[in-house]
Amino acid sequence: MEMVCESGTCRPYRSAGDAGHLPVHKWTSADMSAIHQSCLLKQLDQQRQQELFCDCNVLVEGQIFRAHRNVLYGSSGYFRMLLSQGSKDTLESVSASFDVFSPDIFAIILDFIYSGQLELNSSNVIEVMSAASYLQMNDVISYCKAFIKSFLEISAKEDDENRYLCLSDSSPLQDRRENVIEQSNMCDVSMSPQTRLWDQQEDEQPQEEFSGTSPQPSGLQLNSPPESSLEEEQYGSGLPERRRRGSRKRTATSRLVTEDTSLIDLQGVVSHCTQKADELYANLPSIVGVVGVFNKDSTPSMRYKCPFCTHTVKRKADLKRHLRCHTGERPYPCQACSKRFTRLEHLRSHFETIHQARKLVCRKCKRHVTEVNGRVVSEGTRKYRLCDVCIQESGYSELITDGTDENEEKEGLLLGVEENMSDNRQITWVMDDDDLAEDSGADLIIQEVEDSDEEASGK
DNA sequence: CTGGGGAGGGGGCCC
DNA sequence: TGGGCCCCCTCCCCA
Repeated sequence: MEMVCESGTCRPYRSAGDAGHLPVHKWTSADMSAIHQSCLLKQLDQQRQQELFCDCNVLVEGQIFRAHRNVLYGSSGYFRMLLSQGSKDTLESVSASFDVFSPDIFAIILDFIYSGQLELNSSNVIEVMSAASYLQMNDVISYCKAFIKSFLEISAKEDDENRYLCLSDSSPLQDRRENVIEQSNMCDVSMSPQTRLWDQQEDEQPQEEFSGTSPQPSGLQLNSPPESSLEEEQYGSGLPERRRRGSRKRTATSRLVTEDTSLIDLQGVVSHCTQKADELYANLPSIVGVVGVFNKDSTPSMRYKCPFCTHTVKRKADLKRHLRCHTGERPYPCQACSKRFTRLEHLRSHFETIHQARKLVCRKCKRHVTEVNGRVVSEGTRKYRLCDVCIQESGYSELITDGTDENEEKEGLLLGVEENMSDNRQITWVMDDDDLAEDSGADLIIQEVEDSDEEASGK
């Protein structure tokens, strides 16, 4: 007996009792359920395209989309709220209008609602996620995030940080980097409402059951995100942003200093991450703002919403700065200790505190000192001040630095290199020779290096 | 175990 | 728009 979907769009399959020549497969109720859902969705999509039984008009920047209110209700928290607050009369047509995303983006969302196929690529993922956030479609948000994460490979930073930075000889680092490039080249994602069901089936049943002519529902072609990342990415997870940072990053930093072999490869990954972040910045949609805040004079205040979290900022530049905490981008490395920072001011503060001993405070007795009675003590790349009394008491005299160690005498202490991907130049921060002398007045000098050839030698 | 200080990270906002 | 400053928060270390 051959069973054929009535819509004619599904692949034929055979029942368990069919004694035909094709391999016999056992069909479970879950299989049937998935097939039925798939067929039903296709039917609804056909009805939408033929504008049959459409009872909802969605106006997006002047363009009208016809849809079924029950489908929208079941797919979007926004429509759920809208339709439940609206008329209970099922005969009355319902309209909704949007100006916060483009018709193209809503078409992608609507196609997903009716087909389970999400047409994501690197240039639309931010806008799709922003729209999905507006429409409260958490599944779409999650998979957009998964797409972005695979694009940036920031999961490597968050999930595998410890293992990753502790790599010694037989590390899978190379594999990891290849995986980063492979995943970031992936541009199209399809996902299905049955994805979770399918995953569950795979867990519960042997793979052989779905081989051969099995009518597999269109599953997720992108690797499903790690459970931990999905868990972490849930909106309103209750875990504060600051809480989620913290010890792991700090630990990674300390290891960064000690694991030189890992450091080189890490820089490659970070460089790749920076490049991908730049691509995302370049593709930031023109409309990412939400009007939800009002000034004192009751005029609406436009703010930019982060597509990764609920944070909003007034300026696009602030959003770009904020996005670094999601992308893991750290474009400001300290060449003295290889620690990387998200902002130049943090790098400067770190350098002055750790490597220059700019603070006029005795580290031991905490008393304020002057340039005269406070001497700079050097321990490795770290410098701090001690008063004359503490120096005599502690016997630190052999550690006192005259501010002219080897690195500084040569060609200035290189503070960091940032690759400028847009114009293929490097921006290099160097410390002048005199800069390490206390309060010389000179500060960070910014040099622009034309070619990236310097980079290899620098690293 | 607890409190204080150092260091780092992020937001708001001014220039 | 970027740089920079100020402020606050969190984490870690140490006494």
